[in-house]
Amino acid sequence: MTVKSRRSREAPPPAADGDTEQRILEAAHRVFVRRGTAGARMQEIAAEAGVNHALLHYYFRSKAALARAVFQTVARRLLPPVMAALGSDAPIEEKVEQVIHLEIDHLSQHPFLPAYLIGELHHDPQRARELATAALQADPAQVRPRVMATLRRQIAEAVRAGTMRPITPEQFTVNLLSLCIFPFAARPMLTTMLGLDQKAYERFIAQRRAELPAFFLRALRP
Amino acid sequence: MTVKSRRSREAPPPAADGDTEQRILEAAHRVFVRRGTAGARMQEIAAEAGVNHALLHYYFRSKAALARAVFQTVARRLLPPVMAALGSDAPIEEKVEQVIHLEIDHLSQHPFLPAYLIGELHHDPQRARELATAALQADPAQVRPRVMATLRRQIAEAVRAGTMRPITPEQFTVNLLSLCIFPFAARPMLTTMLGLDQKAYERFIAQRRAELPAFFLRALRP
DNA sequence: GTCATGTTTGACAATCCTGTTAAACGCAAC
DNA sequence: GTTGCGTTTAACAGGATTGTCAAACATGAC
Repeated sequence: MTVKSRRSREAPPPAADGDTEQRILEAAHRVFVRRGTAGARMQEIAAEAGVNHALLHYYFRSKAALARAVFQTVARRLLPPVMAALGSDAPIEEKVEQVIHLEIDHLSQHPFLPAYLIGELHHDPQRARELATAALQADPAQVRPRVMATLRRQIAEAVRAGTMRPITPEQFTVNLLSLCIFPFAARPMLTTMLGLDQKAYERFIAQRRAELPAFFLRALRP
Repeated sequence: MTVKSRRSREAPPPAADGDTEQRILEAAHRVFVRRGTAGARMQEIAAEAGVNHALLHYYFRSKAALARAVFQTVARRLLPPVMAALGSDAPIEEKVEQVIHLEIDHLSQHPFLPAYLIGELHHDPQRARELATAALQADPAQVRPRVMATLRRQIAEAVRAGTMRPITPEQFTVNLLSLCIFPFAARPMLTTMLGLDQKAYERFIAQRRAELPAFFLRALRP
């Protein structure tokens, strides 16, 4: 267990020999997402980063601080793109398709983040505050009203044009995100209940990506 | 800290002075759902049940065994009603409304179970097996095909009658459950992002309960 | 009353986990 | 080369956590 053997006995460092701090953060990301904050062990993170576990405390003060850093990374990766897409000025029919494709493509690359986020927020709802302030680059109370106002205006115009039924922007948003996110968050449940292996699950998601926009737009029709 | 003081210093036992084993199970239910299996502490469960923590090991062998018992209780409470409703012989238009109302009413009484389930299954996907065998009273491989076959037949008939677009029973089911369950699982996220206090959240859910059936049925129309 | 049996408890053992520290290491500046 | 400084490590301290056990306790049978 000499110093030299350290690198060789560990799995290949994820990001080559990049910054130790960055390697630790990436290892922490994997372990916290996999086990949850409560179930994660500093020792496991250290092993996965290929460093002594004292280093975790050298770069990050404590487990709680490291967990917070990971949580904010996840929040920043997950929320801003959707908020931007939802609040854009694209016509609402196009926006629906854009959000669905963006979200499903994004989650296909990070399939475990929704379940991680839901679990963390459930066990420690106070983190929702971090979520909001960190994820939206500004105040939560500034971004949200603008997005909702844009949606409300677009919906009202479509209703006046007779192409859409009235719906609050909140219900619109939650309906859209439910259909996109839930199949990832509940993946283990779905694969078991529907008897899907990994390949079948991926086909299932691909089918949703194709069908959801039309499905959703039909539901909005008058 | 005499024996006699035990009862008086604890919070009022939840189920009066029922079976100790039952009181432990109910306390464990609350603590495991609140903190997750990894975050729960046997001591906290014992305190909440008003008993010495050695009793938890007397009635249940270990923390893992107690966690399994709670998990199966939750699974049994959550899944069978939905499966029954989904697989019933009611006309599919009525079924949609029945499932939505059943699910939202049920989850309104147990709002934290979806996030608990999602978190547990995410961190330990092997539990999905327990979920299936425990929740559906029989094999998972027996109930599922029957429910899906019923739905497939009903959808095919509606398609033939020209009242519905084709959709696989799997997508049908996941769409329906996503819209019902996600708002509960992601409650802390939604309340923060949409700026809802508890009252507003309850109104939001009530509105969904009223609007979702028509929303969903419109999406199915040809 | 006392005996037997199933409960309950306090105390303890063993391990696990987080966080600290002093020393070793490596390397750049001089 | 040696000095200084940021990095890394091994070892340890302190406390939390799960699990065990022998003894005390209650309660009904006799």
